Amino acid sequence: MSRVKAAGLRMTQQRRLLVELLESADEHLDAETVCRLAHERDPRIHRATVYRTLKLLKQLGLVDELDLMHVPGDRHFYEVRPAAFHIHLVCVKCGSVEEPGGPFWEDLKRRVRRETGFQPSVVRLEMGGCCTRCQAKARGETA
Amino acid sequence: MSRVKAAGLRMTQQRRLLVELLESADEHLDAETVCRLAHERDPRIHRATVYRTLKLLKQLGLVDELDLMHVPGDRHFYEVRPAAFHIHLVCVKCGSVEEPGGPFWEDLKRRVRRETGFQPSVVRLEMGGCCTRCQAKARGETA
DNA sequence: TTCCCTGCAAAATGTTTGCACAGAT
DNA sequence: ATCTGTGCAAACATTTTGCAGGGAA
Repeated sequence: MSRVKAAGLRMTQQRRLLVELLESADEHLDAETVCRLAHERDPRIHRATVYRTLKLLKQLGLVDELDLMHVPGDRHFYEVRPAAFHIHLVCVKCGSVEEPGGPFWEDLKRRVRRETGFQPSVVRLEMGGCCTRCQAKARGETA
Repeated sequence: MSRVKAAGLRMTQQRRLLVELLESADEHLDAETVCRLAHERDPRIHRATVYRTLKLLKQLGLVDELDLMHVPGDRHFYEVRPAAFHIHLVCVKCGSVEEPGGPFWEDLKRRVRRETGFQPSVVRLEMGGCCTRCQAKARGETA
């Protein structure tokens, strides 16, 4: 938010609305959904502005662009970046997306740096597979 | 290759050519590049066939569809799946893509399963960052 | 007042589909 | 001979761009 101004850019009503919208979202939104939600608050906001803003926020490193392994389709999804490290567990059966946390992942990043010499700024671990709920269902339990 | 037939599908010249092309590629190809390379071998192959075949191979689990963190653009890239575990280190500066290997990654998969209960079939770890070469350049060394 | 940002519409890009014919089984 | 897969062109979905006017600094 303030980082937009910090980059020497203008904080317009449209940008404010879009940032708030992304920040308050509790799921991953694709561009089209952002358009729709933005329209509900202010019908004057144009699709082009949404795309321009998402691109801008991405370049500033404020949001991350995801494909969630293409499980939900070919759209791209956006999420405000709480840290430069995302783990997404995408269930190929029910389409659910989990984001686990823990020290394990920080350790992973550290080890990657050490083992490969690669200096990661954004780390994204996406796994397609079967979530615990669907595993239970598959075993015949009443999920 | 034989899995195409195993799925009750026909092995046509076009499909054979495309599978061979993907298998012999030493880099990640996007659909447009696949079209171009296919055309060099047989100008009759149509763009639509390429897309249809790529989709088919993806559904059969023979190729994986990647976005490489959108660093090279918004196209999708395809790679024959050697194992259900991909690591891509995408350099945001030069666009290079590394695929490191080693026991570290098998261990990671095992630990993920243990810690989260998630049953991964496809694991994709994509990291945006700075490769060793570009780090050297940034330090002023003559890369 | 300046100049960045927006709305608009049209273009560019990437992918899919309906149809008639060709080719794998 | 049958019926899936192909070539073709047009449609479709998604994202980008040129331009004139509006609003943030």
